[in-house]
Amino acid sequence: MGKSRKIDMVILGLLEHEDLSGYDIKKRIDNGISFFWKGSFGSIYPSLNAMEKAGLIIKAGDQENVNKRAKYLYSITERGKKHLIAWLEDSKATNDLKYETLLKLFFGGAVGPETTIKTIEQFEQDISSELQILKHYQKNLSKSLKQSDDHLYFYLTVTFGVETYEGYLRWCKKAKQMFRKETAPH
Amino acid sequence: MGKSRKIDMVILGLLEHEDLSGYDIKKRIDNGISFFWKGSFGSIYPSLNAMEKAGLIIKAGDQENVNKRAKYLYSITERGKKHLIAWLEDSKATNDLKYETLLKLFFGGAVGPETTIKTIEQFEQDISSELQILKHYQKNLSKSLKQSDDHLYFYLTVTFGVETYEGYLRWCKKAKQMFRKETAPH
DNA sequence: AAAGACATGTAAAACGTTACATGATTGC
DNA sequence: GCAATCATGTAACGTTTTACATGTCTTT
Repeated sequence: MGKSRKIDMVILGLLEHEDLSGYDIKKRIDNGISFFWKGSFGSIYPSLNAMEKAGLIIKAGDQENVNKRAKYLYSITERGKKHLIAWLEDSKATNDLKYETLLKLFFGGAVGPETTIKTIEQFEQDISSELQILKHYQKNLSKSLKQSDDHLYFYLTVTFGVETYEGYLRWCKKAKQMFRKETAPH
Repeated sequence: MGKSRKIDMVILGLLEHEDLSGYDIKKRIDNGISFFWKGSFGSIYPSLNAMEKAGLIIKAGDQENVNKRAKYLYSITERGKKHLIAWLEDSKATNDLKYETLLKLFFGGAVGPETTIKTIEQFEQDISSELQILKHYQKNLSKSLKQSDDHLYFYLTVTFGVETYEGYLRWCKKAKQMFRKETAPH
């Protein structure tokens, strides 16, 4: 089946639901899946062009760029669907995590508990605000589970995020406590 | 302070504890922190050369490469320590996550629950076996917490992994149940 | 004798981000 | 009129992985 760049799969997955422009795709990524996957214009537009050449997607006929600014809506082709499905059917997946926070924690001995606590608190704040957004999505999706079968997939993805983030926050509290115990006069 | 490639920080962090060769560093990464950070020889050796030129590290005097295969042990310099500490003192951290598993779940609607369950089960297996290793480290570290202040940093890092992974496994069970309910005859 | 771990390093390719370049439309 | 958003795209840069290249030492 050849190589499958991951950004290609993200785009094919989104186009499998609806026709979108590059700009639309960026928004879908930012709003829907950014907590576990990111994408920039600099990767989206080249991917769109490459996949069009490869026949995985085509420009949808309905362009409203008459006398207006250019906007190219893309549709997934049959070939694109096959490509997407072949990737989905392979259960192997690489999950690539790079936690700079954990790196700073792991090497925190060089600067001591106070500094490390600050790093943890920064992490805590970032996660807290993202968690609120995720919970909001989760609530809406749980209401509409019966409307469409697809919603269950989205709901479980968001739920993964919510539960992971809640676990992070529990860990933050515990970690801070352990550092404070160490710092406290014995 | 210039740019700070992350692999440089990993290496400096490790060298702050002990002198190591490139090969040693690879092993330390693989054994100790691979669950949240990875590194290949192709990035380690060039980083080592660049940091030596920049005066952040130096080849340790004690090389046993007389009539033996070459092995270069590196030491961190004062300048390297300052560089490491400056990075540690900045509480901002970027955590870059790419879960291909979640991507396959999110777009699972295109192939249905059976296929998606397989992806989840694969994830479950991968996580289970990594969790066992992490728990083993955690147990050893918890025993030696009083021996060295550094052990608390390592212990909390591993604990982060253990708790996150346990959360993943709880989520896997729940997700499979929800898919099976959907698939079951109503 | 062979396999596997030890040991360093380079080259090519892949991938992605950031910044730049350009311009129209919409809402205040 | 101005700011924000819509909209596409390229170029430079940086990072990292993968594969290649080479050879030794240790254990079975």
